[in-house]
Amino acid sequence: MPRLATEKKGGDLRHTAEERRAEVLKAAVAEFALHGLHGTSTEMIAKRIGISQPYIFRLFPTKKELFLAAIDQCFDRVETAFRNAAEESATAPESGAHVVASQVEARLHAMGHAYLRLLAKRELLLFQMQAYAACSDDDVRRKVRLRWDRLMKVTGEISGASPTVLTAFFARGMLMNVFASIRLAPENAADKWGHEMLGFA
Amino acid sequence: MPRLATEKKGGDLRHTAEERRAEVLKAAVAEFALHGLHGTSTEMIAKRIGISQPYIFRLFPTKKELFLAAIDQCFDRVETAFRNAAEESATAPESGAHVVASQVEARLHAMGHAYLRLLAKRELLLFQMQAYAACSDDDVRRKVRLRWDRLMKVTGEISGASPTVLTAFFARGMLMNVFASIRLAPENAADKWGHEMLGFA
DNA sequence: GGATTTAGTGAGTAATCAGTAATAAGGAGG
DNA sequence: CCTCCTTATTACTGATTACTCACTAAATCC
Repeated sequence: MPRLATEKKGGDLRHTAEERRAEVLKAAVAEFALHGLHGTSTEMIAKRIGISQPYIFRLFPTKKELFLAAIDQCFDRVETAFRNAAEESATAPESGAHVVASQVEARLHAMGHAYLRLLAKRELLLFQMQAYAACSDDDVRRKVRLRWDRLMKVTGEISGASPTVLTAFFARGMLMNVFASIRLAPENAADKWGHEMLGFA
Repeated sequence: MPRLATEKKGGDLRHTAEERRAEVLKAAVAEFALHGLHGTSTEMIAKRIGISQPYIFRLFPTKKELFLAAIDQCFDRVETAFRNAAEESATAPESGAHVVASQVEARLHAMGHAYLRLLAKRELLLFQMQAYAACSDDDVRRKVRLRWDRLMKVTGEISGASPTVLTAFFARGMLMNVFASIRLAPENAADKWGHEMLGFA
């Protein structure tokens, strides 16, 4: 009978189901980000973390459920980044000699740069695009809409920005998503985030 | 002179290969828009126009080539709409002696509304998202980047808008794409297109 | 009217897919 | 040692996939 690699005592540890779940989720985000819901096979995800493909179905009931969980994780990360940025911006007054016109600007500015930092790893951003693309599926669309509404609401609350400014903020973010997808240099839109976008507020 | 078939049954007409190609391309855009490159089977496309699935491969060498052709068609339509809008805006002069700035505004305004009209049929827009999502494929990414660069260049030329305004213009467009994907009411961003977006130009 | 080209199909293939069933094996506690 | 639960695998399946091949029928040419 096939003997397992018991010789590898070093890296052949057993994990708890929760640990594995997290591992699978992380791998799923990475693979889905590249190839989308339909372009990613469960085997690709399994291979990425070195487990057997059927074991995924013990941790997640279906591939779609895994995708939905990945959506939640993705939005969670953005939300957390925004909250942290807003907090940091509150504790660290800008080095500006001029009087801060409004804390709103500072917070949005910090959040914009936080988003940029998140996007440095393109994975999160690419997954976002895949989530939007998969929205012809009703379950996916419901989930994405829910999280998008929540993100806009939360961002508005913690930044205090007006709907107009907020819309421009997210619009810029979406453009950056597209630019990153096609690997267009972000200089075209990114590094002027604060100035151009808030210049008309 | 082409003789009619003695047994004319229903719509059993033969088309030229070029006609069929156009038909397939149109059906492909519609199906790809909904389910993406990997989520769309060639059978779905074939069924939509009532031809056999293998015949698609006589008209297009591979599914991916068909997808690439669809990308070209999609960008062509946007480009044409922008050009027409700019021309219409030019033929409706406010007055002979007016400042250039207002002409830029009028053109961009017209182009924004032209984009809105294009987007009324969600298909084109959804396909755009699918194209971005499929950009982990190098051939797809190359094609999308090429067409995107060209669209920005052309739009800049025919509108005369500054890079800053142009960036905001496209950013708004991308946000609308996302909103349409998740079926968020466009009131949040669309109907104020001209006012908010050009208000700071 | 016969020959040639062109439009189009039905049948099939090898590969891959998501998901299931049975079972092995690690580890904790007795 | 043995028992029991959880972690994990191998082996498998029915469905679907992109794409091919052999072939028929319609239009065009001479």
